[in-house]
Amino acid sequence: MKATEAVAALAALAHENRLAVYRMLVEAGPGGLNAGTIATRLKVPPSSLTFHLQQLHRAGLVTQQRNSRQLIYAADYGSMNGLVGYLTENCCGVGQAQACAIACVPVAEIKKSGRKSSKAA
Amino acid sequence: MKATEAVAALAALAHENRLAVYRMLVEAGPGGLNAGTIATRLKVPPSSLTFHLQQLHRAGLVTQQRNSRQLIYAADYGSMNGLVGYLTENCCGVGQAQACAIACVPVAEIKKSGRKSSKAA
DNA sequence: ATATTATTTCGAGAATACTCGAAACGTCGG
DNA sequence: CCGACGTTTCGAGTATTCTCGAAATAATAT
Repeated sequence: MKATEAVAALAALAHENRLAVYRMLVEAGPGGLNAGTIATRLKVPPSSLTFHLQQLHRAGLVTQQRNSRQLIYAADYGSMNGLVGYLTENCCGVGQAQACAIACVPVAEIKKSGRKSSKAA
Repeated sequence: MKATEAVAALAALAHENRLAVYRMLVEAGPGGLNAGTIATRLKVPPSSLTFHLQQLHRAGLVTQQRNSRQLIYAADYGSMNGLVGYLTENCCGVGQAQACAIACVPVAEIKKSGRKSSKAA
C-alpha cells in the first residue's frame, strides 16, 4: 500500500458519519447494506450519504454493487487489513520487532485469548 | 474508544506529512525522535511541523517529552491499538466473527507465520 | 547578561471539505 | 408508456484545514 492510498483511506474514515457507515458495514459482513438502509439508520439526507459513500468507495474501503433498484455497499476487508498493516509496519524498527511486540498491535492476541478485557486506548 | 476520539485520530493521520511522521515514530520505537530530526528528514518548515505534531498529540497518537532543549515525540502504541480495535470491532456481526475470521484483521497471523508475503490491499 | 539553539505561537491568505435541496437518472410494476 | 421508488448529480453557500514567515518562548553555554 502506498502512502497516498493510506492517506485517502484515513481521510475517508476521518468523519463522524463515514466512520459510522464503515463500522456499520464491517459489522454487516460481506452481504453489505443498501444506501437507503444506511441513510435511514444514520438519519442523513440521501444526497449527503451519497457524498460520503463515494468518499469511502473512492478510497477503496467499500465495494458497490447494484441489486435491481438498490445499491449495495459492503466493507472491503482486504483494504482494511492493508491499512492496518501499513500503520503498524516496521513497528519498533525492522529487525527488532520482538523488542516491543506487545506494544505493536496486540489486537489479535486479545481477540484470541480473552475477551475485550483490556481497553488499550 | 469513543467515535469522536477515533475520528480525531483518523483525521490526524489523514495527511501525507503527519502519516509520514507517525510511521517514522512507530518505527523509531519508544525512544522517539526530536522535532528537529523529523523536520529535517521530512523537509518540512519547523512551524508547519509543529502544526502537524500538535494534531497528532491532541489526537493522543503521540507523546511529547522535553529533553533539555529538545522536544521528544514518540508513538503512543496504546492509542494505535485502540484505533485498530475500534475499526475492526464486531467484524461480521457480534456472534459470528468466526464466519469471516480470515477477512477480519489477519495482520497478526501474517506477522506470526510467514513474512509479508501476502499484501492484502 | 548575552548569544545560540530548538521549538512554538501568531496571523492571514489559499485551498479543500461539508451540507443538502432540487433535479436527473436507472429500474421495476402495471 | 407511465408512474413510483431508490439513488445519484449538480450547485452554491458555509466551514474547516493547510501553509509558512516572522516573532516569541524555553533551555543551555560562555
